[in-house]
Amino acid sequence: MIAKNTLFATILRENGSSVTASRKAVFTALEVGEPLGMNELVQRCPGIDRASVYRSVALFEELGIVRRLYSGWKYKIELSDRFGNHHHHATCSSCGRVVPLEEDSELEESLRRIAERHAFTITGHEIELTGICEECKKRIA
Amino acid sequence: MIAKNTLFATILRENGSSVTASRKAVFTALEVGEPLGMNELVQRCPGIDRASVYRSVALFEELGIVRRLYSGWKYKIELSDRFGNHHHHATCSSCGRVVPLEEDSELEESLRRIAERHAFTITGHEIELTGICEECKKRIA
DNA sequence: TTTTATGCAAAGTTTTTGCAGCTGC
DNA sequence: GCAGCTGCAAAAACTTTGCATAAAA
Repeated sequence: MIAKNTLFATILRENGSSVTASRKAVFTALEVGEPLGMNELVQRCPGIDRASVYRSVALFEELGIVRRLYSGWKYKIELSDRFGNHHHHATCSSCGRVVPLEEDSELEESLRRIAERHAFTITGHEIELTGICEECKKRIA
Repeated sequence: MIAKNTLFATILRENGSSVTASRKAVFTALEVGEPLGMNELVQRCPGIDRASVYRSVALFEELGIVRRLYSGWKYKIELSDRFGNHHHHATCSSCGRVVPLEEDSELEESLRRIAERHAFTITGHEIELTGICEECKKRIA
């Protein structure tokens, strides 16, 4: 917890950015761990202007503090890998449940290899599986 | 080429939807293969109203004819797997360019294995890499 | 003919911007 | 104190909607 705050501050400072009240508010709101849509995020930053939340998220994204998670039409924001959120998701198309998937070195290796073939330098990746979860399979059967 | 058009028409008819001039225009614009943003797409459908393009895309998405690719705050549209090769993407965070990646059996195998561990039945998957493309790397350096 | 889709125009959302004043360092 | 941020308010960008007309089946 203290470690995360410290890392957050360090990343900002390294970039020459200030650790301000509104940035802390946005970061704190995201610390609960649950991905949030922009409206939810704004709501959870009381007293902070919409525009500042947008500006913070844009900056955080550029600095790799957060990442965007797309599900369906909308996106949500969550803290990035560096804050302990490295995982992928499997979304159940039947009940909408999101199953977090653990990291997998073999998979990451495949990705690195593919990117290399295209002379592409990876800075992040996202994997989303769609399917039917265990519970729904049982329920349906 | 004829096959794609036929498939397109079949999907629409099976859903009870008409094969109209504007839908054909949108489909044709996407047939070039390159993912397009909504503005580009509208521009490539001369004489077709913005609203109709939006309506077509919404329908196509529902019917699995197209899919949305997100990058940053924006998204692009491309024809789905059924109309081309199954592939993933690498998006350059510097210039926004989208590099299509070929299928990779080793990677797909890793995904299958991970899903199995969670008793999750995969019906689809999406992989998006973020990074810096070859051109931008040169340009920046 | 009768159902479905389109264009147009207007409204609803979401995101960005300019700028004067406030803050972190 | 100064550069960098913020709030505010307004604009721009993006998306959806209602309805009369036109096109498909």
